[in-house]
Amino acid sequence: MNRRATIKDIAEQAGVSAKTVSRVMNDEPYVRDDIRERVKRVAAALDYHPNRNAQGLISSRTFLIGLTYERPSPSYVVDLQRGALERLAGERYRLVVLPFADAREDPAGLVALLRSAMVDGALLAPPSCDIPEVLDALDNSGIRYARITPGTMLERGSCALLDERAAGRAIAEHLVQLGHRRFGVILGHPGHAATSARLAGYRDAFAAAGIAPDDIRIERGDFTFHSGEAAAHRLLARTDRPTAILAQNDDMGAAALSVARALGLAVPDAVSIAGFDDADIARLCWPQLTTVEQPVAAIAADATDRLLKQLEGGELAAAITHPHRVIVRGSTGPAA
Amino acid sequence: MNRRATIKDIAEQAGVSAKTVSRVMNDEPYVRDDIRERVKRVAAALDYHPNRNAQGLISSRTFLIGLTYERPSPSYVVDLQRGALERLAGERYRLVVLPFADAREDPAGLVALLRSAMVDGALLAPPSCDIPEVLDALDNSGIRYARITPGTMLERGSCALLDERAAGRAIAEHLVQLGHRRFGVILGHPGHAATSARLAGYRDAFAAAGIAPDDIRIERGDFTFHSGEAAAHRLLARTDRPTAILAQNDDMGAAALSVARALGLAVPDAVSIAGFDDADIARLCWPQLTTVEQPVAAIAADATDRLLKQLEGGELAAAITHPHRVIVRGSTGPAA
DNA sequence: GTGAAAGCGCTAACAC
DNA sequence: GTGTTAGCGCTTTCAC
Repeated sequence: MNRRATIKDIAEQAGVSAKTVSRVMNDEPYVRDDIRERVKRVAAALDYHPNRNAQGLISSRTFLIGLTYERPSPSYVVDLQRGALERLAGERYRLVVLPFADAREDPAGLVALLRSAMVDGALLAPPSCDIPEVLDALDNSGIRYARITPGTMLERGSCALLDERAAGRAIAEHLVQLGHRRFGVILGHPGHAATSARLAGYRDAFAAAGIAPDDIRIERGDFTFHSGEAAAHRLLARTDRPTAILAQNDDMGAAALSVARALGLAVPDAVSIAGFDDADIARLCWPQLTTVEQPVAAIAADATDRLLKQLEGGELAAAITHPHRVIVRGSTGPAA
Repeated sequence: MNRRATIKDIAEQAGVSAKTVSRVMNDEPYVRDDIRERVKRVAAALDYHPNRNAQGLISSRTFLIGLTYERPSPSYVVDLQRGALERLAGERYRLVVLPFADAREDPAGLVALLRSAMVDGALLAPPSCDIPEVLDALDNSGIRYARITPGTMLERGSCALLDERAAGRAIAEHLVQLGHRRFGVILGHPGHAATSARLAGYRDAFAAAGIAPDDIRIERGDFTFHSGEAAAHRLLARTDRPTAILAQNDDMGAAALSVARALGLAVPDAVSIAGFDDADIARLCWPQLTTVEQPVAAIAADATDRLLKQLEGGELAAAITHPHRVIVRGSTGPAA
């Protein structure tokens, strides 16, 4: 096992000074092209990788970015990571994963986790991106952060946004246009800002269509399949059951699908069901789930980009609202 | 936000040398108790935290562990991460995620990624854990590693094992016992050792039951839902179609389920379908999928434990073979 | 027991 | 354009 090459090794072999090697490695100007080439060749031959401890010691940085989230669905987590890693490719920052059980209950614990992980910056997914104590502590500790689809305090930090309310309105309008007038809603986890925003969007669509509040049954869920099953049971086991169900994510939508099947209700003939997120499961269940696509990986990449800009000393860029898209599949159809 | 205190600050305030502070911080002997106390008090007052970059620069360690894998299903990735993080809780090591596109095609690229990330150790999931060039390069570079369910070269490195062949045999035996005699097999990605091991297990069961090779149709897949759909079509669209299908993971099993439904074949009355892995989707599809459970998180935790032991200078422990378990659900039934 | 000096690998500041 | 010097925060070596 041979020790890693250092700039000194390269300098010797290339017949230049260490500083020149450093210049080449950091793409700084003021190096002759032929020397630049030679140094690069030697570095490649020696399989040189810069020592981030040494770089960090000078700049007092760790080149570590932490991604925090609370056990949401696997495909959401993987999309988040994929987007962040895409943006990080070729950068010297590495992604540390830091799932956390319940940031709302223990905001200090989350910040302590980030501090002990010694990250330069954090990517905050919902719901921790909406917890003021977390943002306050981060501001104080000098850990930069970018917020992924926050629902509140949009002026704080740098945010990659989604118009959850408009997305909720869009999917509800799809069902209204199919002639539905009696709705069931399965809410997401109450701690997530998206839960109330999506509901507000549904209500926008209902109000515009003149649908009475009495014709809207709202059941609580928490984004899990299991909670969706229970909620769907409460909605579908009644005689005046809704003709359409709006579930706030696809896991719960798929759960509603399976409850309908168990109750002998044909989908979409007897009841239409729509989800949210366009997770893998939306395409894997049957009938496939009508849903709203959120470009999660692109959003994570955008947030990562914002974080990098801050870490490199740039200004906070104005937030971007990423587009959503209703995807109509087999689980929704005309009202009976 | 004022800069972090260093041992020099503490040394000055405590009226000792930097080295003495260092001794106290590392619980080294040869420091008078009263000085030790004084230094500790000053350190606490200054909210001192050692600079990991400086420590790492000397010890050439980073306290970073890299987890490598190739875009398998999200639930597998999340289980891997969960297991690794469970073992890492309370340790000073952090988990860096390093997905890699195709380690078999570019083994050097994977090792370069690990080196540039400066991890102390790597957790290698399939298929990279079975690529000799990767292991060779890691051995040379001084990056420790633990292998997650390898299928070959089991004597190399430290391994968390699974008996894929026995698991394959077990699920196939379940179908044989239900009276099935004509089988379809949907293989996983050809680059994964599990693909051939599971197939060998199926064949063990078939041979023991005296089933002729002509009654076994084998189709290639690559672990994706899409590949499973295509393979299931080829199996089920023929007149002498199998009465049972063995898919090498649950995504492809779910795909076979949806193809059967599209073709008007009742499951399990017309055709039985079994998956592999017990991923989330096995419980979310309908009928729920009979499958083989692999304790992925526990395996990842075991591999992490092995890696930590190596990093702390311990010996390689003997490999453990983790148990599998056939889970019978609604997708398999007696042969017609 | 304790401290001074050297150096880990790299880069900022400055000289040439 | 290029090299020299100094130093980031810490630990190792060795003198006292």
